[in-house]
Amino acid sequence: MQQFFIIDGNAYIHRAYHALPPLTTSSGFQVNAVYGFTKLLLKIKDKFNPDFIAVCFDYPAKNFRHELFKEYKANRKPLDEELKLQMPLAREAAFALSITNLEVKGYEADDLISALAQLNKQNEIQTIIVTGDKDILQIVEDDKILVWDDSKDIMFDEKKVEEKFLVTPKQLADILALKGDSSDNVPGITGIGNKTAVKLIKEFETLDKVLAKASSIKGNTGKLIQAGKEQAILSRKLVELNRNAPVDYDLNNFKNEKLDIEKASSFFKKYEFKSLEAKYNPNTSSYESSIGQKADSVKLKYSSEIISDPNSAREIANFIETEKTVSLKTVISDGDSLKASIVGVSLSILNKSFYFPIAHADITKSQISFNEFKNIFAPILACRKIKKVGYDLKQERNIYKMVGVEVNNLYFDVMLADYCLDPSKQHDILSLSQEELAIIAGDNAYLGKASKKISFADSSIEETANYANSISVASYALYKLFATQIEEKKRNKLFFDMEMPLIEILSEMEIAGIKIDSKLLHKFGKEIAFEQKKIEENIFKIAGEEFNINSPKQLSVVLFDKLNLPVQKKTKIGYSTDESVLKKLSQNYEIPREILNYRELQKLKSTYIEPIELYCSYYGDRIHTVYNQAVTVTGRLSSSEPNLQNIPIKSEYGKAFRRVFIAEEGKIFISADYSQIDLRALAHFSNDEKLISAFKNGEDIHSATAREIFNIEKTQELPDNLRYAAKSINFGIIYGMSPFGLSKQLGISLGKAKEYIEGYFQKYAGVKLWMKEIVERTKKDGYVSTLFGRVRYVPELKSSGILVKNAGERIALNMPVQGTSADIIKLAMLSIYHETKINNLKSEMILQIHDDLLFEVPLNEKSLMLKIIKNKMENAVPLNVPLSVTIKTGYNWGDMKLLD
DNA sequence: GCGTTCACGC
DNA sequence: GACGTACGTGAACGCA
Repeated sequence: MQQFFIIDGNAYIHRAYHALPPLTTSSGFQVNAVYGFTKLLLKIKDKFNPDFIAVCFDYPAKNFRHELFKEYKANRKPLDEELKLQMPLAREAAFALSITNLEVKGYEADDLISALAQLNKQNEIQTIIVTGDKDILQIVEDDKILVWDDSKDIMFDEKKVEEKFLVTPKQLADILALKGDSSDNVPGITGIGNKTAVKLIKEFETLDKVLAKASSIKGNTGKLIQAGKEQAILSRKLVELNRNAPVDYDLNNFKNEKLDIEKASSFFKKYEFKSLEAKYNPNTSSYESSIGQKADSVKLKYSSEIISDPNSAREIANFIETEKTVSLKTVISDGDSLKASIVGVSLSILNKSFYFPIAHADITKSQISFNEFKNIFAPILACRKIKKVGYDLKQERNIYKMVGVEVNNLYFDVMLADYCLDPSKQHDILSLSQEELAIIAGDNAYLGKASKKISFADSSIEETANYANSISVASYALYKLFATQIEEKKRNKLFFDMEMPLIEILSEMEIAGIKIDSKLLHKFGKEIAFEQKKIEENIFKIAGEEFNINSPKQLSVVLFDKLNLPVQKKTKIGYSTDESVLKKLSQNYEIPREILNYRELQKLKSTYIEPIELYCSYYGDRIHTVYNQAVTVTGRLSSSEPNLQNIPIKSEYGKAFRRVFIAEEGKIFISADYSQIDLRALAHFSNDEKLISAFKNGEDIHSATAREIFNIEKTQELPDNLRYAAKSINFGIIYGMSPFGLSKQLGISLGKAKEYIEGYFQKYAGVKLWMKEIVERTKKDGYVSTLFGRVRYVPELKSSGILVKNAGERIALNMPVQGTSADIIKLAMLSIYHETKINNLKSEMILQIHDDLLFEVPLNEKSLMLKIIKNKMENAVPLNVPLSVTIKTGYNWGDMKLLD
């Protein structure tokens, strides 16, 4: 059947206007609505390529409905000037794309659409109406008339309408007549809302029957109906679409023409739609198109004010309350959000930004006191009905939490949104604003050249205002932009249900911190220094000279030039002295052994002991890390300042060092470690029979793998070295290791390594198949995703360079495994946090180390927390294999004991 | 300031 | 002949 697409021009241009930030051409003319509208028209042509297409507009004057009821649509606010100016452009857009538009005096777009749809039906042409407006759904008829909501990507047929509204399309007008429609000022029957209306229509089928039987309807509802009869009849006439509207139905006019490039191009150029020009005009040079790719036309236009007067501040607070959304950027005196004081605050609503100077050193200019600011804005920050938008909202939450101000409804963090859209990108606000809005936000250049040395408190109010306002206003605009992209690319769940709620948890973890036994740390430091001194002396003695052991360059001179040890491998500029080299040499010489010992202590001292002592002198005995939520490409968190995700554990010294991390008096640590979560994810994806059964039977996975590869019966004993080899292979599989890598790792021949890997794939054929498939699919799609729809693009697979391509293959393999594990633990964190909250527990989650969570728990909550943690982690998500968690407890992080 | 090398974690 | 295991943070060196 032929298809006829009809677009409700008014409805769509309205939506585009509100959905997109106020983008402008270089001359400052706002074009966001017409830009969104143009993109929709092109999308319909590209995606559906219908036989016929038309755009309908409301006739911009009173119509027959106003004659029926002069209050019709009387509650509508006058159009924003910026939107009004774009209305004619919508018609221009349709013309430029060779699409006929219709408007008829005295009728609204809905009437015209209805009339066209009836005519199509007579001609056996299928109608698809494009609108976000619900009123039109009353004319839906299966196979003949459908409604497509582009933003939600739903195609409404009769069933979909019933699912959503519980009545048939034909009954929708009756529902509206009963309950009224506040957006069009249709009165309906006072006192009857959606619930009652649906109930009545379900029972009596039509409005006429409801009205006829009004006297028999019991209770208050019956009285209301009798009293509102007239209103209901009037309302019914208002909401009924006029299918007899006089439209000029000449199908030739509506034929979906191919794009007239010249006509379209001159329109794109006129309004600076560079990306559309680049996409649709093949004659555009590649230079132009590469520019146009990001900064589409258009530059964000905004106002920036400095506010120190409390009365103006109150007006702004009222403005925020009506808008229900505010973007914030708080300027602090120090890089650390937990120790800083607030210097000033920028708030933005749409494209208006306001900076409140609070604690600038410059006393010649008027400022607003923190207390005044707090009195006016704390209720807004705390209000759960007002959406908070911004860049790095975790930092905002930390800042306010430290000064006792609650921030609720953290709704949209543009950093995290960008991260969900494409984790491989840079997510700093400067790049985002330049790429997406063609403005510069958050550039420290505003604050003078020596900006990094000058505290914000000492910077001028004007410069700081420019800086902060640019960030908050850009965040608001990016929110508008990314909200539609998140929806379009179906990252809603990832963004709204995982990353956004995680902000609060990470903020709490950062604020909680972890206690250090600083006396013990100091003592440990002394011991290490003493040990290291002894080793250093011995090294100098053997070398016959003193040199800087920490310098690989000097060390290589001593080892390979002076002492003539055999060179093992080279770096870009000289001879390598890394661990594998020194280990090899240790077999025959003493000095490399000593250097390895020296390095271990040096690492411990310089990377761990000394910095943590420094953090203690800054924070006191509880130190606080920063969790970065938008850094890794796979969805993992990272930790910094200090990094508490790479504290040593494997060596004896490492374990000893962990003892300085202690639980508070009266509390205990619980650690909960997902066992083999990556391999379980692999088992889930590959559905490999053997892998799945090993996990289902609770076997030690490396032993099981060893027995498979090396054919060792359950009754026989398994040599340790074979289990170790299997463990290496298991890890290698996840990371895409080559035979060469495995041979190095295990110190075996290349041939032997190949044999092992072949052996593995023979036994685990499901894994082999999955690996092949995931690489192929990633190449075809251009991206690979986790179980929860976290996506990573892998352009490497399209590269002609073999090395780049190999790297792409490893990414395609590793991302779903590592990324899904990251998703799982994030889900577990959310549900444990939720559980501790609803039970009002004092227990705190304090560390996350990828597959490991550390809690600090009051002794009286221990047994409850043990249950909650294990239960929530193991049931975070159903996979084809069980998830298993190992729980340990202890009073310091070094001596954690298995629970018996 | 920046690239290189090394080493810690998962 | 080069290359060779995913993802991170951070210290130290040495050149500019």
